[in-house]
Amino acid sequence: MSVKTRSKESPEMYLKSIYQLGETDDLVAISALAAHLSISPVSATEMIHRMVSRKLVQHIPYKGIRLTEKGRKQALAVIRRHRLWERFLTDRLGLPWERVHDVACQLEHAAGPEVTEALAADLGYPRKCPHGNPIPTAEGEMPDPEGINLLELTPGEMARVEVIQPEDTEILEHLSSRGLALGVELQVIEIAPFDGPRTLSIGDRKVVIGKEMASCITVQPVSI
Amino acid sequence: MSVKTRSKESPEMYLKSIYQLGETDDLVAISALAAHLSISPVSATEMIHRMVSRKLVQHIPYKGIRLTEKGRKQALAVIRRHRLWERFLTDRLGLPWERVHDVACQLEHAAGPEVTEALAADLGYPRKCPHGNPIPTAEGEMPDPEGINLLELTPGEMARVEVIQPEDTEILEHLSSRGLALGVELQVIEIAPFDGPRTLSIGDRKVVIGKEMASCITVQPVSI
DNA sequence: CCTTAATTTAAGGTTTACCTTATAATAATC
DNA sequence: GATTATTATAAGGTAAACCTTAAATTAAGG
Ligand SMILES: [Mn+2]
Ligand SMILES: [Mn+2]
Ligand SMILES: [Mn+2]
Ligand SMILES: [Mn+2]
Repeated sequence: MSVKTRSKESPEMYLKSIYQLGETDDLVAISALAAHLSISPVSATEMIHRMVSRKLVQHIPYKGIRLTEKGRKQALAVIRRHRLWERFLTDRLGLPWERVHDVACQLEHAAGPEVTEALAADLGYPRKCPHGNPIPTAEGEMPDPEGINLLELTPGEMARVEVIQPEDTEILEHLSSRGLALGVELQVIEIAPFDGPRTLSIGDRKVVIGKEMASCITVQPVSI
Repeated sequence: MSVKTRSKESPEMYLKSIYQLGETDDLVAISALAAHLSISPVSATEMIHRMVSRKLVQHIPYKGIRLTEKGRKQALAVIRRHRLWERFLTDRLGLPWERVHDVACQLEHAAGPEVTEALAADLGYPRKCPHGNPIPTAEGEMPDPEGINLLELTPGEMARVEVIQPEDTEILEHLSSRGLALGVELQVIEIAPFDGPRTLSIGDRKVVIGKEMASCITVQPVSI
């Protein structure tokens, strides 16, 4: 048998976080990483040292960290597994898209390339996760995301929902309960003064969502 | 996010081992458990203490251990998940039955009841794993295994393969390469003197397998 | 009943991944 | 250039799972 549990889970979660934070800024502050992972900066620094010695990240003291090519490849592999499992959970098992993230966050650490690619094949090589995020290719390429933030729309404009971002069950269920989901077409009816809550028209329904919630949604404008 | 990795993996592997060893003997010796898990008896004892405090096992010093009702339920849940994931890997992803065990041994620790039951439903509530072992029910019942060991057959008898037991890739690939698989019909042609190797007829092929390998196979006799 | 073998406990170690509370070093700003 | 805020390191701790070696305890057989 053999138990010998030295789980790859934590380092893989660090890789994912660093990748995601690195999409906006080239160098990621360890404090930002620590906040993102809800751990203390000291603990994060400790782990970064371990990951530096494994050549997964590069650390420029007082500046920040950045994934090495090896780290980037591994991060993308984890993200690929995560999003493929999400698709599996929604497409094959019929679980709600608002709730698959946490399970996928466990499964993503459990299977190697053989299983991952068999899964991808079975799912028909999907290109996006159930929240609209692109699935990295087996070769380690991350497709460019498309669309603009809902906040950028002006009253009267119509758009289709492309991505619903922070994959937090609470937020997703809130949005889902208001009729927001991938592919839904909406129109901005009104923006309250001082960049306030948006009133949207979805189907025959009018919903009001705050600025915070609106910023979670990426859309593709459509002509009227 | 939150990493906070306190994986349930090790305790769950202990539960599975204790359950399996407990099928033959009521009380399981910690030394037997340690050997089964390839860990030292001292480490096993330590873990048993933790599991006793969690009311998963009962320990009768110098006699052995036994699962509590709570422990038995959890063990069966893990075994159910394991065997369902095995079915998924073979039936849905087309992976060879000789090689799905190790992956399932990772996946079994990753998903809760919601996913497990959705998976069971998707697979059509299978009753056996790809190696012929019964899948415990969601209610925590273990179906009785059927069949007799291949060693008990006498020359001339015909039988159908029902279970192939120690789920070790090496062994399974060895047997598979010799044409042995679930559902295969065979006839015992000859047993070498002193309870030696068996010569079997499988289809139009004659194969010789040692006593050790033969003992891995459970069969259902069929009339000629 | 006594010796032997199995079992348990004690003691001390390791690694990973977390924690807190300092203190030191550097970067950025006034 | 001195002050302030951020970042890093040092020091000491915890908990889970593993390890080894050695001593104590108990069960079982002769
Ligand atoms: Mn994860
Ligand atoms: Mn997603
Ligand atoms: Mn396992
Ligand atoms: Mn099996």
